[in-house]
Amino acid sequence: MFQVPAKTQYAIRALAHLARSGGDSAARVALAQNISAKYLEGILNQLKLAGIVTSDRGRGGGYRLTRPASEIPMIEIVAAMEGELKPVECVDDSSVCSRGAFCMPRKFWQGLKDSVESYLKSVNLADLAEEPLITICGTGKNKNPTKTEAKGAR
Amino acid sequence: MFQVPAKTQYAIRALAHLARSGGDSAARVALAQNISAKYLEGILNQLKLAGIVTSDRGRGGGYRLTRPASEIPMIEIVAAMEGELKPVECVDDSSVCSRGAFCMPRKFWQGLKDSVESYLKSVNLADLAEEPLITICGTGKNKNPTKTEAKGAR
DNA sequence: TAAATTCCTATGGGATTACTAGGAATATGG
DNA sequence: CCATATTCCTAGTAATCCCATAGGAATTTA
Repeated sequence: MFQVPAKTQYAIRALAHLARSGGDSAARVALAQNISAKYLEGILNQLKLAGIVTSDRGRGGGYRLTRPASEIPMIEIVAAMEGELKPVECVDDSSVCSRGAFCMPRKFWQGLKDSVESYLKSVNLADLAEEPLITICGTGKNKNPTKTEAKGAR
Repeated sequence: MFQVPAKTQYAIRALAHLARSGGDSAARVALAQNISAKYLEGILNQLKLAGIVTSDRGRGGGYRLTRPASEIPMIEIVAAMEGELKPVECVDDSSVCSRGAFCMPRKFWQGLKDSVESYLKSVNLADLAEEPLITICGTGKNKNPTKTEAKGAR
């Protein structure tokens, strides 16, 4: 339960990799982190739209963080991939149903949300990307990712 | 993100209803809580297998809690519907990948799990079913549930 | 100018979700 | 004793989401 989508896990591993490498191409990140290269392209693009990474096109280009990793709270990453934190429809909006502010289930879910939110705000990308890691582990859904060759080095 | 399945929301509302009514048939719970009657049958059955409710078949039968609501932590209900709390595969099992105990992402997800778990253990069904509620609110996915007639009273 | 790269759109298979349908088994009240 | 209320069981299904894959256009540089 409360399974985190592979997409979000990939995003986090990719960003941790970028934090450590200082910037890299999608293909090389994918190779290093064992993620489908084409799929990762879309993820990085989404992270760019969210203002977490920036990119350079063309030969020698790639992605890099817009800020130091220590200034990127995990909640921002998760929100970029999955949108607002909302376990049930009526969280943060007591007008959804007639019980409104007095609804106990709503308070319960609100408490869950607050709990998760506070944790995700308390951790940042630098905490995750710190030594002595080289390869960032984690399992997604893909067992046999496309072996796109990542040629050349920067 | 972290959307809670309608099924789990239904289960909680149904149990809160049972806590307040002292026991009722699936059809009447469904009517009172605006949940599809047939769908709710399956949910209550699942809760029975988990030892949270018990049932009497036949005329005059229905479902009731096996224990006082105050002795049913919310985590037990959620676990009954969705299984173990496991945001990622490697949580609680560092042997899943080679990084094992030193994997930072794993520690991160472990922290998230602990945070959610601790909250769900801190709230029980009685907290949720308390006054002054009559109808328990909450929205699921069904907009037009089957209007199964719940005839008769106990 | 060829190669490396991001960027864009479309498609598809598999799994899950939220039911719906039908009826068998069982107990009770009248 | 039997009609009725109830749980219990199994199967199907439409819609949605997830995790990619595929192909190529646009862009930049060595």
